Amino acid sequence: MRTHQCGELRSDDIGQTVSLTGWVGRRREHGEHLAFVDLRDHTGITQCVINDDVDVRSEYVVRITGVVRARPEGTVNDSLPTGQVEVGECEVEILRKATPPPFPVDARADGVDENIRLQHRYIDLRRERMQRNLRIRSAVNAAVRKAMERQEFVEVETPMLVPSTPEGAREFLVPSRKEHGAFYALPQSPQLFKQLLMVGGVDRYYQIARCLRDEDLRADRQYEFMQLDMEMSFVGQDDVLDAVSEAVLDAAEAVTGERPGPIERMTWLEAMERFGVDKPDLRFGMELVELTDVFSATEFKAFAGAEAIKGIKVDGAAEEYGRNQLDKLTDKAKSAGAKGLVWLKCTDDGVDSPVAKFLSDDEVSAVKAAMGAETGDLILIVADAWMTTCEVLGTLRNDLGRPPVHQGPYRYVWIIEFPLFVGVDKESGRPKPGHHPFTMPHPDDVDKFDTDPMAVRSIAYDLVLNGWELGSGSIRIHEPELQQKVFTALGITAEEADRKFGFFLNPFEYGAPPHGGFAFGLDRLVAILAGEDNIREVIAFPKTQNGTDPMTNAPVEVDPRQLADLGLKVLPKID
RNA sequence: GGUCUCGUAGCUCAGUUGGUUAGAGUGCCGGCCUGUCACGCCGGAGGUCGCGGGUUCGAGUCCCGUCGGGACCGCCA
Repeated sequence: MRTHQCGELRSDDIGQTVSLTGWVGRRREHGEHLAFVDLRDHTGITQCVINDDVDVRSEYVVRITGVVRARPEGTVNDSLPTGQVEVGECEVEILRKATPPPFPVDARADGVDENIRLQHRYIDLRRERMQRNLRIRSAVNAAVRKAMERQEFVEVETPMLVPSTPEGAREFLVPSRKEHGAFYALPQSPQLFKQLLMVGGVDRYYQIARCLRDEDLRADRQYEFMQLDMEMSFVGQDDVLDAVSEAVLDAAEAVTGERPGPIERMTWLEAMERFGVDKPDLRFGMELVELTDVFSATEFKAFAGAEAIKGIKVDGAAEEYGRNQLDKLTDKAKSAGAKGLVWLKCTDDGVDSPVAKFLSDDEVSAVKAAMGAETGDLILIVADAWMTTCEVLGTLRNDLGRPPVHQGPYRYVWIIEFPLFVGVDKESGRPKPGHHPFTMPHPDDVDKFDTDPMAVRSIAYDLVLNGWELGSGSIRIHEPELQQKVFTALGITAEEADRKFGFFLNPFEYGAPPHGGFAFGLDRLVAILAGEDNIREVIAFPKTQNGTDPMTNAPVEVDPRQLADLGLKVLPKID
């Protein structure tokens, strides 16, 4: 139907008779016998000059045949790639009339209520931004797939109808028609199957896998999302990190044209100490500064005896933060778990602070020296349990200094050596697994299982980009003795382990190779590479924060006969 | 489950201390226009002020509830 696309024609094409297809954008009429029509497709816009009295309107789908010619002197449009030329002597074929769109099909729609864009997503997708995002996504998928194939990974598809598993995210359930009361679950990840593929001798598995989790939605979370899921046999941590790095760096290069340098590594402990989070945003400073020793002999009760005292410095912010804002910061710190927040405004001869009178001159000057503070800087200090101190300041640091996620430069970092156990389950009093219960403990820490379990590190790792967690993985336990040790530390009896995880672990008896893997979220990577701070912008048909689709109206009630078939009865909502 | 925030014309918004017939831009429809490109000029249509209740002589405006969108906390092994 067409000889060229709408973004293609250049001066070199002058004289050619061409056919273009697309949607009618803006039109500028000058009486009955001259009209300019901007014809648009996913490649761009070409101006067509129409001399007949043809009724073409916004978003009509048309085929225009005409002759490419140079624009008359003084009418060249430098803001269009095709602006040197136009198509004249046009014959217009209307392929489909259209009603006017509810919002403009151009950059002005960026400001339109997202709900309305989603209601008419098929129109929204015609826009340059959306077309670009879809194509970036496709390029990332292609690059990732190519990188995995090159590294001899085998793409294996795993089932979408799987058994419900006891741990982890809330699952979507699918009722069985054959056995009323029995349900499939939709996979929150292919975790179970990919490890069994290793037992099955596949050696290196990957899949661009759809994962489903029935948890509340966010800017970076949808019910359904895509992961590059992979697993490899007979490897250690470095092999996994290298293989994933290849895929991620290839994807970044495919989109930006520039290959990022090798991805740096940081231990979980260092990330917490310096940035107060396990997904540090390395694009800005404001690092946490250790102050515990400075106050080792302090008279100030709020500091005395605290496990950890740390501070962050906000450059030159002393003036701009009034009492009101400082109170808000304090509230923020408290809601993040701190007992309080101490602020110091640096002056020429000391500090201005409600607690200044409790601090000795030596302490004040030691703090300023440790923080590298100058007059006009604002210092925020938290004294609490080590984890709390780190986390609270990490939250404040992100609140005060973090740029939008897509703002360059890209800072990839591997966070390694996560703790094997994190915190304590409120109900059972048992330690909770940091990653999952099949994660390999760090070999140097195995003797700490009995003495100090919370200090045991694991061979688990996260990939972080600009403060967003892209994904995580681990080397898995493949020996039953070690697995038993972990279960014991988690307070899981042999009987309970068999009941909960038997279907998963029993196959290991038939010969599980040492193996490990990783999974990272493609939506998040694509969003950041596309310069978006919301993954809905890189998903063709996303859901709202409430999990609904304004276009299809899903979820919807179903016919009672369907429910009867499935042996289901809907109960009234309880408030 | 919680905190915050938004909801007025197709779209983006303004709307005074609670006071006459709720406005603008843009889009849409009609007319004029032979070199525009955010074309221009003239005219017109277009409103359940999200919904329900309350206070009041009088509510877009104040109060309560509710629905919908968004950000975040909880949650996401």
